[in-house]
Amino acid sequence: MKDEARQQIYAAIHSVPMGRLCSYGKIAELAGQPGKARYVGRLLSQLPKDTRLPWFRIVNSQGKISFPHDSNSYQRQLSHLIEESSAEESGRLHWRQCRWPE
DNA sequence: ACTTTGACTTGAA
DNA sequence: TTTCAAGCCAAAG
Repeated sequence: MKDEARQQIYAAIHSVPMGRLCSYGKIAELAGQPGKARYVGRLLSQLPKDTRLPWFRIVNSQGKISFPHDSNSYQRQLSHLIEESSAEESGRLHWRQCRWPE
């Protein structure tokens, strides 16, 4: 049961198109686990370094990266998004234009 | 076994 | 606009 929920979450993340963004809460919802945004975040924090999952397309409900601005993780995610044109050079995310679904 | 801690969200103040 | 409390719940201490 718990494994199934996890798989659903992974599937939901895989479904986020390149160049678009989605929130933790929305992923949880798409995975059939409404209200479990934190669970999504926990799973992402446990992903292996070589994962194929587009974890960098997941941001918080405010369209911001959920990492301290001074952390490596923040920079790592931002550069991934910039490569996909999901962000501006200023580091500001195009949440409105990239949010997904619609 | 109990408390704290998060890659979170939402609504009310 | 920012702040707060409550809901969430597995993992870490």
